[in-house]
Amino acid sequence: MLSNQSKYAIRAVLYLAIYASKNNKIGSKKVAELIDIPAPFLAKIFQTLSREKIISSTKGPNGGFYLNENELSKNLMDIIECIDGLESFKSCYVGLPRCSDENPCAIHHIAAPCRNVLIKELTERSIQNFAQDTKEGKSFIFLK
Amino acid sequence: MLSNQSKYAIRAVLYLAIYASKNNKIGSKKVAELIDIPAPFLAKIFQTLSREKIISSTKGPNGGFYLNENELSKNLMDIIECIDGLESFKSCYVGLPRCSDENPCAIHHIAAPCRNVLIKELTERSIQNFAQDTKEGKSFIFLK
DNA sequence: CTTAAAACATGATAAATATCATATAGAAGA
DNA sequence: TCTTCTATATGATATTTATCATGTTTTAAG
Repeated sequence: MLSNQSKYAIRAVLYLAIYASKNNKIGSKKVAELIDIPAPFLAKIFQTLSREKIISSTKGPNGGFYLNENELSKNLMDIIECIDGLESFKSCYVGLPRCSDENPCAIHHIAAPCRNVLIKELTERSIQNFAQDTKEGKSFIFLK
Repeated sequence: MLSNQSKYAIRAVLYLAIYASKNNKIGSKKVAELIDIPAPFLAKIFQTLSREKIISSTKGPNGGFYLNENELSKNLMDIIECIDGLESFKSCYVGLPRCSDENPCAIHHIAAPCRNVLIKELTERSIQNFAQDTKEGKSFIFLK
């Protein structure tokens, strides 16, 4: 459902949301190391997110990535949409083209409600909100 | 979450459950054509399922695939497990290794319940059960 | 017993995804 | 202004997944 890119993106952005700020920018290499994902891959992901204004960046010494107030108020679906697009997230579980409430696949009435809950939560809660949970130790974006 | 193989497998097996029987075996090419998926790919998938006794097969003239009584009583998770293995289905949504109730990723408490519902339904209801829905026009495994 | 129709097994190719490497551009500090 | 640091852009490689092709085996029918 989610590509590795999106998965990495979510964890990395949450990391920024927690630890980075305008006066404490963090480089992609450091984030990659800390959450244990391939560094050059994350660099590319950050570039995509930066282009779409999901995260902020500045070049040069003490440069790096962070989230401004506006970006902190965005949500995780924005990240997914930016990286994978919505289509892949919403596409049918068993690959039926044009699967919908009217033309449901065999597991549509089971899977669709699940996904709708997921989409709702990922859309309504802000990045900051998720980051807060992690800050409070309620969830993790890396282990150890 | 599900590979194309599993997606195709589910739809193809449901097709067999509905239209094939011991005295009306259907070849993989025909099934592939009818549900509109690549024929050689389905042939391989059927071989895997056959090896694991999820479906039955006989060679030779009038040979083909079908499901016996026992196989009809299996469930869709058996198919997924046979093709993808359970791991990929149960693995963390954001790629956190060893994500669990104790070490939850940032969206674990949202995603896990959804997935559990899905697993429950896919495990408790039989293939025959799902096939019945399709037979009654409540769901589809191919369009038009 | 022969033939043909299918599954079965194996491996080759292609496409998509993930990963890595290099060169360029821009910003901050000396 | 110059140097250095870090993002940016682009392209190359590798890995995985999906797709295709070939030959072999089994079974039923004639």
